[in-house]
Amino acid sequence: MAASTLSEVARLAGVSLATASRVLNGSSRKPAEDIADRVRQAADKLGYVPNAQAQALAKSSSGLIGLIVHDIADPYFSAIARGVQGAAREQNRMVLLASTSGSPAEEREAVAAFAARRADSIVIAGSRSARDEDALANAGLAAELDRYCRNGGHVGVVGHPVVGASTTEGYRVVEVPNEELAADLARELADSHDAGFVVVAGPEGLFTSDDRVRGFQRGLAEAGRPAAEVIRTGFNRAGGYDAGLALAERITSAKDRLCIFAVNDVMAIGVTAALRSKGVWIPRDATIAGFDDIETLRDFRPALSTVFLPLEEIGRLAAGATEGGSVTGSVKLRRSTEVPAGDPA
Amino acid sequence: MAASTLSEVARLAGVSLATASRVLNGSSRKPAEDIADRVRQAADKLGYVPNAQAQALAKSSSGLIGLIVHDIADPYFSAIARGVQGAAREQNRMVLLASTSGSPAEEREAVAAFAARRADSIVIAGSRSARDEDALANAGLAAELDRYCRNGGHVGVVGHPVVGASTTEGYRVVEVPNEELAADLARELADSHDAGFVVVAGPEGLFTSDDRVRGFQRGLAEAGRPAAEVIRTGFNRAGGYDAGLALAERITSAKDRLCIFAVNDVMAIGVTAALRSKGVWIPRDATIAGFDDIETLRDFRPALSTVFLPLEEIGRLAAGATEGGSVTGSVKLRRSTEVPAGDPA
DNA sequence: CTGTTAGCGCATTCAC
DNA sequence: GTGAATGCGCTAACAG
Repeated sequence: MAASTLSEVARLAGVSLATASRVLNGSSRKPAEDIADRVRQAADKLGYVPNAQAQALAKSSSGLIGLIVHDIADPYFSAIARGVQGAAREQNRMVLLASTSGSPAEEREAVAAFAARRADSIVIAGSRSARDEDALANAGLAAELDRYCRNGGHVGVVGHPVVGASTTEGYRVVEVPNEELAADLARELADSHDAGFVVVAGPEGLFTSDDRVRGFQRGLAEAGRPAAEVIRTGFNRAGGYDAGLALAERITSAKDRLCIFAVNDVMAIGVTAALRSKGVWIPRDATIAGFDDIETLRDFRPALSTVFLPLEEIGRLAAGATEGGSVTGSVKLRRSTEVPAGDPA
Repeated sequence: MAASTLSEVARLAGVSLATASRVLNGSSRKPAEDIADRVRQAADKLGYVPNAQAQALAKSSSGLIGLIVHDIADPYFSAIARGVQGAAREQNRMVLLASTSGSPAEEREAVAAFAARRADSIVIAGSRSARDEDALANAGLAAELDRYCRNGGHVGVVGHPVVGASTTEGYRVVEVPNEELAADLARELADSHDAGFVVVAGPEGLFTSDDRVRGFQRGLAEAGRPAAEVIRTGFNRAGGYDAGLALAERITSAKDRLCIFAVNDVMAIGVTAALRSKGVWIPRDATIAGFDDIETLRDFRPALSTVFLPLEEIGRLAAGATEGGSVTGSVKLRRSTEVPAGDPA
C-alpha cells in the first residue's frame, strides 16, 4: 500500500510539511490562498490520499465505530446495522463490523480488536446471555469492555447492560421494553383467545428471550389467565421449526386450540413452516405471534402478528446519534392471530 | 483513547521496547521464556492493548477489508456481507462497512475512505450502473479504484467489472452468470407456460437487472416464444409493488394469463403483495418467479420460484477467500409457477 | 538472544 | 503566515 505522502506533496508544492497539512486537512490556521492552491494542485496531481492511520495516530481518534452482531445476515441485526451505519455517516465515521455467533468469547475478541484499532465507540447489538457456561467468558467480556471504557471508549448496548460491568462510565444503554411489550401483547391476545397459550422461547439465559417470556407470562396473569407452557429451543428459524414440529403433533392429536407466542419473528416463521408441513393451518387450526416486526417478513401470509420495534432507530441511538436512550414499540395484531369467526376460540 | 503503550510495558518488565514487541506480537525471533513471561505479566497488569493503527503504520498493512453495499439491510447484501465477514475472519482481518444507496458518487467516497485507511482490499457488492446520468460519477469511481489498485490495493467486484477501469491489475471479478441463469429460467418456464410473459425489471442501465432481462428474453427466444414486455421500476420491494398494481389491473380486466419474472426476489415479493391486495392470486390467476433465492424469503407462500445464487460464497470469493473466480446457481421451480391443473396455462 | 536506532505519515507545538 | 522540530505507538534493521 504505497501511496504518495504529505511530504511529497509539500515538496512538489514547494512548501513545508506543516503548511501542506494545514491546507489539506482542516486546521484553524489558514494559509494564503495562492499557496493553498499550489498545494491542492500538487496533491491532486500526485493523487494524494491522506493516511487515516497516521492521522489517527497523530491525533489519537480513529473515526471508527465498532459494531458487534451475532449474524449480519439475520434481518434483525441487519436492520440495526443500517441504523448504526446511518449514524456513523452523520458523524463522519466508518463502521467496523464483527459477527460473533453470539459467543461471549468471540465478542470479547471483537472488543479487543476494536480497542486495538482505537475505535471511538463500540455498539453491541446482540443479546447477552447469563448461562452458567458463559459466566467465565462474560466476565472476560465485561473486563475487556471496562478497560476499553476506562481508556476513554464509549460503548452502546442494545437491550441490557453488560453483565458484570463494574461501572456505568462510558456505557450507553438503549433500553428496549421487551418485557412491557410482551405483556401488552399477551393482554391483547388474551382478549380474543380462549385457547391455551404456548411460548416458543430461546435458550434459558438469553436476556432478550427471557424478558419476553417473563413479560408475556405477566400479561397473561394480569388478564387472569394461567401461565403458558414454555418450550426452549434455538433462537432462530431452525429452532422455531423444531418447536413447530413438536407442536403440530399436539395440535392435531389433542385438537387443543393453541395460541403460540414465538419470542421473535424469525422463530415464528419457522414454527409456521413446520406446522404447515404437518397440515396445521394458521390461523385456522392455531394462532401465532412473533416479535420484532421484521420488515422483510411483513409480506408473509398469513400476516404475522408481532410487536414492532424501531430497529433502525435503536441502531442509531446505540451509535450515539442522539442522547436519548430509550425507545418504544407497539403491538401489531394481524391475520395470524385472528380467530376464525364462529370458532370456539 | 489513552491506553498503556508498549514502552510502558517494556519499562515495567525491565526490558527494551524491541523485546516487548517481539514477545507480545508474533515475531520470528523468540525471546527467552522467563523474560517473555515477565513481559506478558506486565502487559496483563497494565491492560496493554496494541495499537493497531501504529502497527499498520509501521508495517503498512492495515488488516482491513472494505465492503461496499447499497443497503446492508437488504437481505441480498447482508447475505454477501456474511460471506465477506467469514473470509475476513479467516484472514484475520476486520471488515469496514459502507452503504451507498447505490450512488456511484457515494461509492467513490467510500473507496477513498477505504484507501485512506489503507484497507488491504475492497469488495464492491452492489451492481454498477451504466446510466448516462451516472457517467461522470462512474468515471470518478473508476479513477479512484484505479488509483487504489495502482497503490497496491486489491478490489473484488461481484458481477461485473468496474465501468471504465483502465486496468485489470488488482481486480478480481466474481462472475455471476445472471444472463445464463435467467435464460435457463425462461426456458423452464416456457415448458410449462402457454401464457404471455412479463418482466418486472430495475431501472435501465443497472447491469444486474439488464443481464437478467437479456438472459430471460434470450431463453424465451430459444424456446420459440415472443419477447416479453419489460416494465421498468425500482430495484426493490417498493418498485415491485408499484409494478404489481399496474399488472393487477391488466390481469383482472383482460383476463390474460400472465407469467411474471421479477428480476429479484424482493421485487417479486412486492409484486405478489400488490397483486394480492387486488385480489389476484398466485398461482391461480398468474404465476411469478424471482431471482436470488433469498433465505429469509424461502418460507414465503406460495413458495417463490427463483434462481438460487450462492450469495455467501460470492462474498467469500470477492473477499479473496480463494482464487477461484466464478460461481454457479440453479433454477428452483416452486409453487408460484405451478400452473393449476386443467387450466389453460 | 537482546538493546539501539531509525523511520512509518501526519498533527502540532514552537520559533521565525 | 510559514517552517523546523517533536512525538503519536510500533516494527524492523541494525549493532552488541
